[in-house]
Amino acid sequence: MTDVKADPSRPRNARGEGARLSEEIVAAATSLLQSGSASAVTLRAVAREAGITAPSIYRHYADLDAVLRAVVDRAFDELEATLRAAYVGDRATDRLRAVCTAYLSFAREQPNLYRVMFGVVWNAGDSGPEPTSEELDARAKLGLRAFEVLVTGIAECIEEGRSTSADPGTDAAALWVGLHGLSTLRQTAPSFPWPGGLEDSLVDSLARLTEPTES
Amino acid sequence: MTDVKADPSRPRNARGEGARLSEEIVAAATSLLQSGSASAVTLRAVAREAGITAPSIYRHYADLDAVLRAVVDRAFDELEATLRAAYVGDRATDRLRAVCTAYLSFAREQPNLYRVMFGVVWNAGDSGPEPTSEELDARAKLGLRAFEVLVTGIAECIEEGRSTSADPGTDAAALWVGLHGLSTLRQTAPSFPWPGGLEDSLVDSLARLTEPTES
DNA sequence: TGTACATCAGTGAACGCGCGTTCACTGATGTAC
DNA sequence: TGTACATCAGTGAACGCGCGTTCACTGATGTAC
Repeated sequence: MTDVKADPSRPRNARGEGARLSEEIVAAATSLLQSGSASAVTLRAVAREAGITAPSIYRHYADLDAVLRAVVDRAFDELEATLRAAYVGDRATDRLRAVCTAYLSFAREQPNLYRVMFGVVWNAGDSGPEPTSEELDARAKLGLRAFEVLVTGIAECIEEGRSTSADPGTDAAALWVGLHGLSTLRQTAPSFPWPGGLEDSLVDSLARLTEPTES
Repeated sequence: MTDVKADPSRPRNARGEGARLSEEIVAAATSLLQSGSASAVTLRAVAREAGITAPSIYRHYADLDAVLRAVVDRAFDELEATLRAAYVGDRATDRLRAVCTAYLSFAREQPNLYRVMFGVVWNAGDSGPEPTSEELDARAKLGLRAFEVLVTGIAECIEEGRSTSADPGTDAAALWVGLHGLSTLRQTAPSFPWPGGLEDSLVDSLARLTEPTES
C-alpha cells in the first residue's frame, strides 16, 4: 500500500450534511471492532474502512480517542436499548432472566466491542490530559442507565415475592458483576469446562430468586 | 532518544548464566505492566527497562508475544501461590473468604498485569500462526490450578456443613466468575457507587454459605 | 603452564513499515448582488 | 437571470517517530592441546 487513498466511488456529502461523515466514521470504527481486535483500530484503518483519507477524520474528531469515545457512547446506548427491549414477560422473574440473557448475548456477539466498552477506566482517562468532570459524568451515566434496568428487574421480583433480596441496589450490583464476569471470562477461557446451567445458577443466586427456572 | 543504548554499568552474564537474562526480561516486562498500561509494553521498552539492547531479547524469546506469554505464565504461578498461602483459618468458611480476599487484592494491586492475564483468549492465539495443543493445555492448566483452590474451598465448607452447595464444581465456577467480574468492573468503574459489603455478599451468595460473616 | 581457538552474551547500526499529524490545496455548492 | 465570491467537505503529499527485525560484529571466558 503506497498511501491512504480515498474510495473514488464515494460521493462527497452535500453542504449541510458534513455531519453525516461523523456517523460513518463511528460506524467504520465499530465495524473494525466487530471483525478484529482493538489494536486493529487505528486512525488510518478507520479512514480506510470508511473510504476516506485519514486527515478527513480531523474535521470531525480531535483524535482517535475521541472516535473511540463516540463508539463506546453509542455502544452503551445500544446495550441499554437491547436490555430494555428484552424486558418483557408476564412474570417479573421472566423479565429479569430475559434481560440477563440479552446482556450475555450482547457481550458474546460483539466481544471486542464489549471489551472496549469495559476495557478503559471510565473515570480518569488513561491517555489524554485531563478528563473534565462533564466527561466523567457522561460516561458514568451511560453505564448507570443500563444498570438501572437490573435494579428495576430485581425490585419487581421482590414486589412479586419472587426474590428474597432486601437491597435491590446491592444485589443488582452483584448481578451486574456476575454477568460481566461470565461474559469476559467465557471469552477468555472458552476451553474451560463451563458447567451447564451456570448462567441460570448465577442469576438465581445473585438476584436471590426463589422460583425455580422451570415451573 | 537517538537509539536504544544498553546500560553500560550492567555487567554481562558469565558463560553458563545466559539464562539469567531470560528472567530479567520477564521481570522488566512485568515491571512495565505494573507501572503502566499494556500498550506501553513494547519489545524496545522491555529492553530499555532491562538495561539491554532490543536485539538481545531475540537470544531468549522469539518475539514480544513469547515474552508476554512468559509473563502471564509466571503471574498465574504467583496467583496460585498467593491463593494457597491465603488458605488458612480454623473454619472452612474463613479459609474460603480469605482466598477470595486474596484474589481480589491480587487483581486490585496489579490491575494491568491482571488485565493481561485475562485479556487474551487463552485458547486460540490472536496473533501467531497456530497455537499447538501443548500451548493450549499449558495455559488452560495454569488457570485451572488456581481454580482448584476455589473448588477445594467450597468442598470443605460443604463438609463442615457451612455451604448448601450441591455441586462444588459449578459453584466454584460461579464464584470465580464473581471474583473476576468484581475485580475488572471495579477497576473499570471506580466512580460507580459500589455498595459496601458487596464483596461479602457476593461470596456468600455464590458459595452458598449459611454462616453469617460475623459470628 | 602457556596459547590458540571455539563459544557465548550481548552490541550497534541499519532497514522498512505503519502510524499520527500538518499543511496547502481542490472543487463543488450555496449565496449576495 | 447571471456571475462573483465565500464556504464547505474532503484530498494528497509530506514529515518525523517508535516500532520490530536483520545483520555483521565485539570482546570476554572457558577449553583443548
